[in-house]
Formats: sequence, C-alpha cells, structure tokens
Amino acid sequence: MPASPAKSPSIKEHDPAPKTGASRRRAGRPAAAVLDLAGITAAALRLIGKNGYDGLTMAALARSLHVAPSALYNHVESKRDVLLLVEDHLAALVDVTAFAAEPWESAVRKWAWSYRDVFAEHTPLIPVIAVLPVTDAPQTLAMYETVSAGFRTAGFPAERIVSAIVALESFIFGSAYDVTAPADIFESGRMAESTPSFTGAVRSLAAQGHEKPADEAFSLGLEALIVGFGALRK
Amino acid sequence: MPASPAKSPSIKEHDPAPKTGASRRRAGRPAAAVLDLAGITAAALRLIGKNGYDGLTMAALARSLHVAPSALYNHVESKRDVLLLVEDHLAALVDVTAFAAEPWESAVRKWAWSYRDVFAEHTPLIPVIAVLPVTDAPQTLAMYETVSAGFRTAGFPAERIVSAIVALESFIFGSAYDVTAPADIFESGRMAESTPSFTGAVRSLAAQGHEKPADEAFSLGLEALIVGFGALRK
DNA sequence: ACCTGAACACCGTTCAAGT
DNA sequence: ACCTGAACACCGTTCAAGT
Repeated sequence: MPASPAKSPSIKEHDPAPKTGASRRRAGRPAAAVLDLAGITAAALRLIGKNGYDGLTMAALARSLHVAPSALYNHVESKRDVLLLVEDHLAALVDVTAFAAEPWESAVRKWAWSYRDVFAEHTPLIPVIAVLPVTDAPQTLAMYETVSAGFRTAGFPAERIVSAIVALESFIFGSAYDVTAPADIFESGRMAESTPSFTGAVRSLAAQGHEKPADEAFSLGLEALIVGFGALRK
Repeated sequence: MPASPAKSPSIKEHDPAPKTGASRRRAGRPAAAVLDLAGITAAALRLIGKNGYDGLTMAALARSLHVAPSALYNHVESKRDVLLLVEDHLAALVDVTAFAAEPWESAVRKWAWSYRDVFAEHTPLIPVIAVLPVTDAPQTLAMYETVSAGFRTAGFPAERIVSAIVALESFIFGSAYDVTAPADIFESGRMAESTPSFTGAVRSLAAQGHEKPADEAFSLGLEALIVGFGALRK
C-alpha cells in the first residue's frame, strides 16, 4: 500500500464528509479526545520508520494523526517530549531477560548487544537519553532496575554499580553511532602516504574480511569491560 | 572588552563610512576576499564559546564576520561543513604527545582523558565525528596516525588496532555526553519504591561524595579497557 | 479540556545581480 | 571569483477563537 493514510486501530473516525480527501473536523473541543500519548508515540515511531528522524517534524506528526500541529501541544510541551516518549518506548524493547536466568557475564553481554542494536537505529535519540533524568522515563528506569539487581546479585559492590552501568552505557551509545558509519569512513585517500601506521592498520583489518567491522570493535570493547568489571565482584 | 566587534588581525578594513554602525560593503566582488576557511572556523568557535551550539547559526556566523549569510556558501557547501571545520580544529587540541614518550598504558590514558575533555564541551559535534570520513578531516587523521603508531610500537597486532581505537573512541564519545548530564539525572523520584536496587545503588554512590561522578565512571571503564586491550599485545 | 487556524520568529539554502 | 539582497521552503511554537 503505497500512499494510504496511516490508520491506528484505536482511532475509528466516522466520516460524515463523502468528498475526496480527509474528513475535516471543525474547530472546538471534540466530544472525545482525538490524541493521547500512546497514539502520538506510535505515530512518531511510524514516521521515523518510514522517513527517518528528518521526517519527524511536528507538522508531519500532526498530519499523520489528522490534527493541526498546535493540537499536539495540548499533550506535549515540546518536540523534545515527543523524542522522550519514543525513547522510553524503545527502552522497553531492550532485552534484560538474561539477568533473571543466566550468569552475570552472559546477561551483561546479551543486554549490551540488545541495547546497542535498538539504539543504532535511533541515534538521534542518544543526545536526549544521555542527559535524560530517569524520572521522566519509566521504562528506562525499569531497565536500570533490572540491570542493577543483576549486578547486585552477582556480588557487585553497591557503590560501584551505577558507575559500571554508566560506563557500559557510554560505550553502548558511542558504539551505536559506529554502526551507522559508512563503510569507507577510514579511507585516508591521498593522505595515505603521510599516515602509514593508520593506513596499514585499516588495510590489515580490511584483509580480515569481516562483514561488520563495527561488531568486531563492539565485541572487543565489551569483552574487555566484562572481564574488567567482573573482577570487581566479591 | 564586552561587545566590541570581532576583528581578525588578517582582515584590516578601511572604513570609508564615518556614520554609526558597521561599514556597509556594496554588492560585487571585493578587491580581496573577505572570508576564508580559517576565519570562518575561528568565528564559529568564538560563537560557540559565547552562546553554545544553539547560537551557531549561519546567520549569526555571517553577522559576526560582517558578511551576508549567502557569502558563506562561497566557502562551504553547508552548515555541516562548518561543523566539520570546527571538529578538525578541536582534534588538533587532543593531547597525543604521550605516545612518543610514555609506556602504552599511560599514553592511552592521557589521550583518552584529553579526547573526552575536549569533546565534552562540544557534544553536538559527536554525531558528526562518528560518521565522518577521515579524508575530510586532516587533523583528525593525524591524531589517528599518532595513536595507531603508538599501538603498533607497543606490540599490538595490526589487524586489531583499528577495532581497539574505535572501541576506545566509542567509549570516549559516550562518556563525553555523560559529563554534560545534570547532577540529578538518576533521581528516581516517586518511583523510588518500585526500583529498590537502582535507588540503593544511586544512594550508595552518592554517599561516596565524589565531586564528579562522571569521572568515576570514565575511569572505571577506561582502566578496564586498558587492561583488557593491553593483554592483546605480544 | 482540546481542537482549528492564523501568525510569529526563526532556520538553512538558492540565485540573480553586481563588480 | 566572491560579495549583496531578496526570496524560498521550511521549522517549532504561541494564542485567540470555537465548542
């Protein structure tokens, strides 16, 4: 379906205007609210999935929900609030189940890969998350709770848990960007002769023929962090 | 000097208009070019230093250089090019000198802290750097060359050097964001009761009374990476 | 309370005209 | 080649008016 209007199952609109185009709602408060946070979040995710973050404008978001842009401001204070809604939705998709069933090392490993994979598709959210007070993001907070409990159970000293999670998260966020980098990011071009060590290192990596170089770097760093942090347990 | 107009020593303008306000340049090609990349970069840095990245608009940049906004496009293709100029300027500020004089561990440590500190003040550049082909950024490439040479000399297997640097960089970029996070980022607020492990971990860290919690996390992660990567040397 | 519609104060970028 | 000045196609956000 190429250009059919986005339709949410929860919003059934009677359509009294048989003329072509969308049915017009006249001004004034509607009998039942047209918008809610869940619908706004779903529409934003649909838009992002179709056109990326460049396509996520307040105008486009409003259009996809068949309302005027200003209507959104009855439900969110700013576009940043919309990004926050999306972020918290995605946080719930991060797989933390291994903390309940597996040893600490493999639980951290699965969580980290899942976390990176989810946000690699949503790097424009990273500046938002990195500075996000957890109070504003219940699902994100729930993820932290599960992970913290896993660290505690594994014998991590309490005063180091937050720092360890923050360090892992920093690595994960940076690595999420790395996934999106173009394949030729390290081609030194005509500067190759003046950068023999780096150019050699790049060629040596390329010769390995890895399908996804970003995964090699992520694995290398993650395993080092797991070993290093694992030694803190008692 | 509170509000004096920015003046580059290389640009001396005769001022034939004695009336108040800036001297107007009439349309047409000036005898000598008013703009160049170095001047644009310097002006951008001045603007960022004064008003942050929100203050860095093409219009403001042009105004600070006493030209029309469209004049900038004779020298850069887009605003992204301006950010790239700034990024490459900053890359030259990262301290890589230790690679010539100190053991690998302390050289990596100094480089990583310096790198994080420089870009913590410039986090809006991180999405740009992370996807930046090194060909477009000679100073950045020079940094990679020095670091790669340091890794090679320290006995790092050639095919692992790039992955190790990328992993360190990912950690550094994520940690740069962390520096800018508000102090109360982890206050769970009224959700505290439902998140006992996390809330406990946050309080336990707070009880340590560290001035800069971001530095604790960075140190913890960096040392783990140094130990882990150090083991790859032969 | 929650919508519409018009308006505001910006953005980055393009392009003809001028020298 | 490298400026000016006007214009374009957007942005996010505000606010009076309507029900």
